[in-house]
Amino acid sequence: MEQFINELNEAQRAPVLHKEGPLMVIAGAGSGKTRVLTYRIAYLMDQGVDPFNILALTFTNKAAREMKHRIAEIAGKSETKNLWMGTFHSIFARLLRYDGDKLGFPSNFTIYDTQDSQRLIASIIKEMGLDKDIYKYKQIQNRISSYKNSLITVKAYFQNQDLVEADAMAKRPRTGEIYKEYVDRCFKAGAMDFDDLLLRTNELLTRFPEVLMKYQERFRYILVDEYQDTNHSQYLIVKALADRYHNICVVGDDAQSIYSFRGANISNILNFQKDYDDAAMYRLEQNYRSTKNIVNAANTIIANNKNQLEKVVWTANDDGPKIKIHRSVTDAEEGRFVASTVFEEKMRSQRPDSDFAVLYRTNSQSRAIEDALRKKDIPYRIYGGLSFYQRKEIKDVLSYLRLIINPKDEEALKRVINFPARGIGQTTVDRLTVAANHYGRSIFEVMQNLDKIDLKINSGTKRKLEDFVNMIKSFQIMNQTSDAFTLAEHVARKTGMLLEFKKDGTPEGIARMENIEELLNGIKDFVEGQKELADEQGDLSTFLEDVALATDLDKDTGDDDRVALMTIHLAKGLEFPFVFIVGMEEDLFPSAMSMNTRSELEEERRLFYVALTRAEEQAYLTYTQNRYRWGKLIDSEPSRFLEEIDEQYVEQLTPVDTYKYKSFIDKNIFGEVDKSRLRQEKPRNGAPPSGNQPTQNQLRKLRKLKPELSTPVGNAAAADTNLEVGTRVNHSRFGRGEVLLIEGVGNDKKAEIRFEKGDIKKLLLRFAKLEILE
DNA sequence: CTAAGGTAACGATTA
DNA sequence: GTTACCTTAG
Repeated sequence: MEQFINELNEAQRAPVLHKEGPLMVIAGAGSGKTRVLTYRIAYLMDQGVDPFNILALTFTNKAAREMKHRIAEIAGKSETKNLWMGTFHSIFARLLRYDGDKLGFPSNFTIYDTQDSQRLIASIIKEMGLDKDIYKYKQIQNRISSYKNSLITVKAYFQNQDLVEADAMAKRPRTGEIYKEYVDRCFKAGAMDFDDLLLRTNELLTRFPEVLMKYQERFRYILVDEYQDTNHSQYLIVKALADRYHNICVVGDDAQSIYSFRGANISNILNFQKDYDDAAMYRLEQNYRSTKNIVNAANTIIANNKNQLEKVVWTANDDGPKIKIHRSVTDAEEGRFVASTVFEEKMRSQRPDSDFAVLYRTNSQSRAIEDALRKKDIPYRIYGGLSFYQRKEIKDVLSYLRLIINPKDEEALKRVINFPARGIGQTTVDRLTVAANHYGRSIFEVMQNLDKIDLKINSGTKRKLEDFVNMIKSFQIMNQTSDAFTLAEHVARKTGMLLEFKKDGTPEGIARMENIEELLNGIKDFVEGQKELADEQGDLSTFLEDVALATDLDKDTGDDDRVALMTIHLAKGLEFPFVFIVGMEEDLFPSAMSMNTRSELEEERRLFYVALTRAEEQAYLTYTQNRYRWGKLIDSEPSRFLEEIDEQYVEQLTPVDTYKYKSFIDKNIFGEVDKSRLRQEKPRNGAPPSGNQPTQNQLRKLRKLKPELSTPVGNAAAADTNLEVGTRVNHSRFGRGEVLLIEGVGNDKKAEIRFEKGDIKKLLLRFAKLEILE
C-alpha cells in the first residue's frame, strides 16, 4: 500500500489519507481525480474499513468497472467484489429491487428508457384527446423529467401555483393531468423510468426511516465522483445517506459542470461547505494530461466565467505546439480538413487511429466528418446517437424478454403484441387498453380474462390474443429452468422474428438479423460471465437491468483502433493525444438555444473548456463559413469562444479577417443563395426542392419504376466505380467474389456479390470498400 | 378489422 | 431519414 501512496503527489495524497469526516476534492481537468478516488477507496480498505460499508458513485458504469479493477490490484480481488460501486442509477435500481416493495413495486420492476416514456406519454396524450401539435410528447416528457429531478411529485406540482400557471401560460394547462396519468400508468405497469430510480429512492428513504437507517449503517463511507453534475434528487439521496456518519467524499470540478439540461445543479458543489461546515477542502491543480499551451488556453477561456470556485490549474509538461485554428468554406470541407490532417499526422508520427478524437456540439454534425473519413479509408467509431440497444429489432427482442419477466410491462407488450404481424391491430389494442384502464388492471391481465369481460372483440381476434398469451406463458415457464441465452434464442425463433428478417432478404433485413444474433451472443457472454462469478444473479432480469442502464460508452468493442467521434458531453472524462473540436461557430457552439441567459452561456463555455482539456498534445479548432442545417445552407460566424483564447497560444492555419468576413457565396436580393456559385455538394437529406427539380420522394419513386431513366444524383465517388456483372472483386471482410447483379443509382447503388466463402451478399457500394480484381 | 404501401411533415441541442 | 398518418385492398 505504501508503495502505491508514494506514487501520488502531495496534493493527491492528502485527500487519500484523509480519515473521517466530510471532504471535498476540487480537481482540475487532468489532475488525477480518478486516481485519488481509486486510491482512497483502496486505502480505506487497507485501514480496515469493510468494503461492504463503502459506496462509490461514478458517472459511468465503465468508470466503475475500471476503478474496481484497479482497486482489486491493490487491495485484493475477493474483497473488492463487495464494494458497492456504480452509477447512481444502477446502484439505486439495485436498492429498489430489495426494498421497492414497500412502495408497491414488484422486485422485478421494468426500467423504462426514454423511448418507452415518450411512447407512453404520446399514447396518454392521444387517449386524452389532446392536440398533439400543442402537447408535443417529447416536450411533455422533458417537463415531467425535470419535475422529477427536482423532486416535484404530482401532488407537489398541483400545490405549486407557479408551475401550474407556467404550464397554463404555455397553452398546456393539462400537463399536470398528463403527469398524473403517466405516473399512475408506470406504477400499474410495474415500471420505473430513469428519473424514478432516484425519485423513488428518495421517497423510500423519506417514508421509511428504518430503511434509511439500514442504508446509513451500511454505507458508512460514501464517495461521489463528478459531484458538479449531480441533480437535486441525487443530492438529497447522498445527503440523507451520509447524514449519520458524515463520511462523505465528493470529487468534482465546477468548471466542468455541463449537465444542467438534465437537472444538474452546480450549486451542489458550490455549497458543499455550507452543508458540512466541518468539511475539509482539497485542491488538485497540477494537470498531468496536457501541454502548457492547452492548459493555459483553457484557463484563459474559463476565466470569462464569473461563477466559480477559485483554482489555478498548471502543468509541468512541455509547451507543446500551439492550438491550431482552421476555417473552411463548408462543413464538407471541414470534414476533409479533419480527415486529411488525421491522415498526415498518422503518417508523420506513426500514430494509431485511436489517438484521434473529433468532438462536436450536436450529433448531427457527425455526418460530414464521417463522409470525409470514409473517403480516406480512416476507420472511426461514432459514440452516442442511436445505441445498439435502441435499434428497433433489438428493442423488439428485449421487449419479449421484458414481458416474460414482467407481464404488466405495457410498453413492451404494445411493441410486440403484433410483431411479427399476427393480426392484432390498433383497434384491438385500443379496446384492451380502455378495458385495462377501466378495471385498473394490466392489459395482459385483461387478455387472460377475455371471456369474463364483455369486449367487442370477435372470436377470430380473441383466438389470436389467446395464442399470444399462451406463447408468453410458455416462455415464462421456460424461464424458470433455462438460462437467459437459451430462452432468448428460443424466443427469437419461436416468435418468428428471425425468419421474418431472413425472408425479406434485403440488406437491411439481413443486417437486422445479424443484430439479433449479436444480441444473442451478448446474452451468452453475459450468462457465461455470471456463471464464472458464481453470482446468483445470472438471470434474465439482471441482464435486462444492465441493458436498460448501459450507455454507449460502457460497451467495449474488441476493435478499438479507430478515430473517436462523439459529442463533447460524451467526451467528459476521456483524453486523446489529438483532439479536433469542430463547428466552432456562433449559434452552434455556443448553441443558439443556450444564449439567453448568462448562466446558460457560462455552461456552454464550460463545455468548451471540457472539450479543449480532452487534448493531450494537440488541439484543432475548426469552423466553417457556410453550413448545412435543417437541409439548408446557412451562413455562420466564428464562435465568440475563439476570440476568448489568448492569442499567444493559438496559430491560425487560415488567414483571419478581423472584420466580419463576407461570405463567398453571393446572395440574391431575396437573401437566397445562388446555388450555381456553389461547389457541387452532395445533396443532403431533406434538402428542400429547389426550382422545379424533383423532390427526393419523387426521385425515389422514379428510381423504383425505371432505374435507367432516373437522374443520377449525387454520384458519390465510391458508388461510381465501373462495376458490372461479372466483375471480380475483393472485400476487406468477406474476401474475393463475383458481382452477380447491380441495382440502384447514385448513393443507393447496390451490388449482389457471390463470395468465394459461399455466401451471397447485397452491399451498398457507398459503404462497401471493394477492390476490383483484374 | 387488419396489413401494406404511400405520402407528407418534421427534423436537430446536449444523456 | 424517419415517423406517423392516410388510403386502399383483402
